[in-house]
Amino acid sequence: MIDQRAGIAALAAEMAAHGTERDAPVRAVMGLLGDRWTTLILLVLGTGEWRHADLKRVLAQLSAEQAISQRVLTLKLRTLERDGMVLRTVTGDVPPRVSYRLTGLGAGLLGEAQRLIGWIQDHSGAIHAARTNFDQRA
Amino acid sequence: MIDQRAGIAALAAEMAAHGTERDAPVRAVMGLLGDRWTTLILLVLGTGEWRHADLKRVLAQLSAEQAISQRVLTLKLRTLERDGMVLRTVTGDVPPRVSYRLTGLGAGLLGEAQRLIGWIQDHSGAIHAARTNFDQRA
DNA sequence: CCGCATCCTAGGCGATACTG
DNA sequence: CAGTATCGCCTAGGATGCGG
Repeated sequence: MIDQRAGIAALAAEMAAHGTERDAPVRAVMGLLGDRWTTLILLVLGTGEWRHADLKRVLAQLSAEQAISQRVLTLKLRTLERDGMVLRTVTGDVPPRVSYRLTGLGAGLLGEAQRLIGWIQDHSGAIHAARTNFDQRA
Repeated sequence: MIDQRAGIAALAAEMAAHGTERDAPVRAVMGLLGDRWTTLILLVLGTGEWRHADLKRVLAQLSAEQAISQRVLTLKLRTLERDGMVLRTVTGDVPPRVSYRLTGLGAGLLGEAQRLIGWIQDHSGAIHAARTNFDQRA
């Protein structure tokens, strides 16, 4: 190393919670925000209660790249439900009627995501400039 | 939908920057924080300037799961450099001597990551409880 | 309408061997 | 020491079809 090894011990504690094994949700939750759909789902659910098919539709129209598949939407919602971010309510058998909404915890996570999105947007000019500069040198 | 479609228009603008194509770094940067190594790299680089091999060593010892491969470390650093988060300095030819440190932008991103980590840790009890509850019902 | 099972593909990541 | 190239695995995620 060059000058550090000073703050490394301090990092160790922070890192202990960064693992993914068990009781260590940090990496798992960061992975949620980083994946293809979850942040988008949180943003939509932030507007109210949504049924599965409507959610699928609005996600498609918002992402504009490509629609989420039904399978993945179910998977993402399941994960969010398991982590206590989303509440799933069934009010019909055949045809099923299932709706999803954020829990308090989920609303908190949405707030964090929005804060992060805000920071990135505030610095998107600098990021874009760095990329342009880097790509020109290469 | 159930009651919404109210906030959807407002979401559209937020979403426009959420894409990944070009000039839309939101998804890309969220992906950075969500991936296997980048946040850890940012945390270590937050302590000072590091050479490639030392960085690899300390990451291995901090993650405790498995070491990062040299290839992936290079890839991650390259991406961070391209996005303006990390500065790469070469001071030797053979053997090469390359060191990495955060830029101001990178320090800012690290701050955001730490804020997010803090939130997750503050709520890890609730998350863990939700998981336990969910897994028992299943 | 919602979820599940199946199949398939693209990409992230690890391992190894090689150059300057 | 740092980087590249090649390989192979494994997971995220898309497409389709079925059943309640």
